[in-house]
Amino acid sequence: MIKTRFAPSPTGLLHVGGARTALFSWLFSKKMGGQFVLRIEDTDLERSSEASVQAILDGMKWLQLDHDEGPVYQTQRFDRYKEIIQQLLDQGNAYYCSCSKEKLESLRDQQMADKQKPRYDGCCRDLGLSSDGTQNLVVRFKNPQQGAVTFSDQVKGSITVSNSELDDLIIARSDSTPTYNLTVVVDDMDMNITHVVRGDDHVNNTPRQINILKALGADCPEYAHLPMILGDDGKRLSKRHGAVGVMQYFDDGYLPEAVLNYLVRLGWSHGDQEIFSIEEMVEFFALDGINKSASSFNTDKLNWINQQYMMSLPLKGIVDLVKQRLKVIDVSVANGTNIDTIVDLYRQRVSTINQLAESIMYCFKEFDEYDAKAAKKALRSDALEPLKCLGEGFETLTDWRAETIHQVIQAVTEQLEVGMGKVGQPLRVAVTGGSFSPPIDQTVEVIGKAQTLKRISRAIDHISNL
RNA sequence: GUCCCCAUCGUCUAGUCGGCCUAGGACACCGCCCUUUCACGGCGGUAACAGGGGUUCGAAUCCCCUUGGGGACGCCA
Repeated sequence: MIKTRFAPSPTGLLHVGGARTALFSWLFSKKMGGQFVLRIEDTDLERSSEASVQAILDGMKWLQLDHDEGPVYQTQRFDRYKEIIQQLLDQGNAYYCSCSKEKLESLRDQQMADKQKPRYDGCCRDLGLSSDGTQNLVVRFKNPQQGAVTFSDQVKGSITVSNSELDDLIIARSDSTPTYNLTVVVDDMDMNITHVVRGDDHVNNTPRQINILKALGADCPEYAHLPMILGDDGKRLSKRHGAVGVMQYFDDGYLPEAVLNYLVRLGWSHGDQEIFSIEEMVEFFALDGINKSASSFNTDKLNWINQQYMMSLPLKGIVDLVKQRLKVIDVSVANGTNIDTIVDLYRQRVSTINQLAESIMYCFKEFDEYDAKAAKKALRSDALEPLKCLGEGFETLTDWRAETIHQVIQAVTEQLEVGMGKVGQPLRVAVTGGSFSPPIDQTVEVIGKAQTLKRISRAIDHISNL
């Protein structure tokens, strides 16, 4: 039985890198018909927070990355870790160390100055120190000094690290709490994790973890280290681009389907296919299709994908989200306008829910002023006559449909012997406040007769006052 | 600095174990078409195998070096 896990530390938001890791891990478990575990690595009591746990849970939920097991909190497993640490001590695979932080720091500085790789010098390794629990000693893992560790990474291939590069890492702090490299190993072992899918900032930890696993007599899981996601500028992710929490994308009007689709194509591909339903992702996903190199986040493409989903997802869901957004920006939709129709008319013209909400605001409340450029171009004295004729034509129109509205517009162009642009565009600006909109007859239909007439006379006033 | 990893258009990538690649697709950009506007859609265009050595009849694909980038080096995870 295949089993993967996503194991974030709750020290911040769930950013795109973490979300992509979670997605790949989740996809692999689904693909293999296995299980997916959510594990919260909160052993750093100082930095972990309840708010971060919630942010991670919220993000996972929004993206619909559901877990079969967990969330498991490492802080609730301290007894188990202590047991393992004691076992390692008893077996002679670990030892107490009394070196002070200051001493270690100066050792590091010295090694750096000597152009050496900083590492613990093994000072206490063979001292046979014991502890009665009151001296606040740390426990270090006794790493093998000979040989090398080789593992076959599912995405990077074979990786070998010499044991001489590895030092004796601390597995229990002086307050006796366990550290990361120990807890991951114990958890992955206890939970029977078969595939560890995580960011490649962990490749260097892997040989250490394998050594601990071996000391414990446990089987090693398969490892799949995902390349990093860089920002728009090719640099490390920062607040400016993807380092914000995934929920920021919800706030900005992106659809979870689109975010997932964008993320899955970052570092992975299936031929030339760009759009994947969740089912397709699961069907086609494979670890060996993952790229080895880092990729940059690109908002333009995310926007395009989001627009694709805006157009193709069932209308009802889009409408609900737009309503939500309208509420957030304090626009009431209770004026009789058919919101389904207007949303449908606009969904192919914008790339986010927020843009859509803003684009259709004019249907629900009077716009403050005309778009300056649009008004300057379309609401000039030569538009006066067409608008007046349009007003008269609409006034007597009882059958208010796009088709009949179109006939009125058509009639005006013929009567005044002008092109469609001379009539339609002034009407568009008069009614929407701007120069872009869906076909004018349909737009006018949705806005309704009363509003249309009101706005035409407003435009006439505007021109008269120039 | 030491160790590990990586390297195809501006970006995401295709390139199944060397030949079908005069390097394909997508985003973005630029044209044209559709169109009363804006979009959508369609058609076309600009644009890449980091550099240098090998191996081979033949290399984007294999090997080496250089350069560039990233990561790790915590009583963080």
